[in-house]
Formats: sequence, structure tokens, C-alpha cells
Amino acid sequence: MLLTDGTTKQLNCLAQVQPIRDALDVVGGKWKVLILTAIMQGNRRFREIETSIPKLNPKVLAKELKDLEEHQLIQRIVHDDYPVLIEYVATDYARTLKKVMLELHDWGVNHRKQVFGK
Amino acid sequence: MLLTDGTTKQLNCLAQVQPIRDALDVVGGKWKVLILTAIMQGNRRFREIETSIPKLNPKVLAKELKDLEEHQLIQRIVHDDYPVLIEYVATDYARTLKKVMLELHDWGVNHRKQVFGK
DNA sequence: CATTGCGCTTACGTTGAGGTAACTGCCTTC
DNA sequence: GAAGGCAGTTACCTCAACGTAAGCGCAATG
Repeated sequence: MLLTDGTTKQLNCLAQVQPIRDALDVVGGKWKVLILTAIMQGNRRFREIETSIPKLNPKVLAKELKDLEEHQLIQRIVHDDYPVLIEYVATDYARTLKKVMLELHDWGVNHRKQVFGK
Repeated sequence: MLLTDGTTKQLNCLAQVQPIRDALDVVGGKWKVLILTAIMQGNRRFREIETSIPKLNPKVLAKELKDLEEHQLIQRIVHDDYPVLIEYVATDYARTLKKVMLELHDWGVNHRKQVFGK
């Protein structure tokens, strides 16, 4: 065991927490989960997604879609017919988030009870 | 089934996502997980916590501790000896976060592989 | 040929999370 | 009585997220 001094322990702790922060970066923020859910529910077109989520504006949507694509959670598909048609679909990889989302959801539901409901 | 029109479906989706956002609010941000972990590892005093986390400053720590206390994840204990001594301890309730953290951690570790690794 | 829809982009403004530095009141130690 | 530790607070600043409004190029539609 190397955990004999404070410094090593500290570094170890930071390393342990880093993946959690990574995950939160991907899924955190005001819109990511909402947008991903909308897409998974079958909203594929830009406007469709936009109008399916109240108060979401096109500038923010465009940026969030780019982020989600970078993280390989969605795919942007361009159909070169005329008029050009663009679709966003969730990747298989995005399904790996299911367990995480479920845990977050359950904890969130329970937390509401804990803090308000008696 | 009430899910016959778009509006109902939309509201339903929003409701489903809300608990996830609640959970992310509690545990999100740059410092919360780090601070909670530090406390769980046995750092109980304000200065102790502060110095155990690099780059964390007292103003932010004070605010985050208040948040965590409001959400009942930690307890602030004042020992009225002289000199006054103050301790922060994780509540039993905070342990309920373990599964969520584990899922986030595992997903985060895997995500690093997915995005960079081969 | 005006309007509408699509998939955005651009220029601007606001807000809040987080950072910096200094300082406070209280107590102990040198 | 100067210095230092503890548990913060205060005033000020920065920056990125997010919001608002408008517009662009293209195609279809009336």
C-alpha cells in the first residue's frame, strides 16, 4: 500500500473523482439530457427537436448538438436528396447511458421526497 | 393511455427528465463531489477540507458547504468548547449517492476509452 | 414573386458560477 | 503584544453559459 502520506491519498482521491467529473461534463448543463431524450423519443429533425423542447432556441440547440456529436452520443446524417434533409439519431453508444440516467432519475425522485415530502 | 397527442407526450417527457436535472443540480458543478468525497474520507474541519483540495478557496468552500447542508448531505456540528470547534460530517443520507456515483464513475472511465483510447 | 419552412449563424446582452485578495473576530502561542 | 491559526466574510473581477433578435441561403408553395 502506498497510501501512507497525505499527498498520495489526496492525489488518489482526485484521480478517483475525475471520471465522475468527465461524466457530468457530458451529461450536465441545462439542455443535454433533454435534447438526448427528445432525439431518443423519435424527434430527428432540427426543427422538430427545437419545438419539442419549450424555451430552447436554435443557437443553443446547434451548439448542444455539436457537443453531443463530439461525444458520440448522436449522429448527424445528411441525406443528399433535394431538398437536403438532415437527421439526428442516437447512437448505440448513447444507450450505455441508460443505467446512469436511471440511477440519477431514481435518486432525484427520492431526493424530492427527502427534502420536501416528509 | 393518454399519450395520444404531442403536447401530452412532451409534458410527459419533461416530467421524466426533471428528477435527473434535480440530481444533477445537487451533485453537479465543479466542487461538490470533490468536497463530499473529502469529507467522507475523514476531513472534518474547514481548513482541513480546504487544504485537502488543491485550488479550492474559502469563499467557494463556504458556499458549497451551505449547499450540501441544505441538501442534507452533510451536517455542520458546532462544539461549544473554547476555542469553538466546527466539524462537517457526511450524513447517512449521503451514502444513498453511492450507487449514482459508481455508475457515473464507471461510465466516465469507459467514456475516456471510447473517445480517446483505440 | 411573396411567403413559408428548413437548418442553421451572427451580433449582441445578461447572468451566475467561480476566482482573487484582503480582512474580520476570536482564541492561543511565543 | 506580535504572530499565527481557525472559520469564515467582503468587495471586486472574469468568463463562459445561456438568452434575444434578426438574418442568410436554399427550396417549395401559393
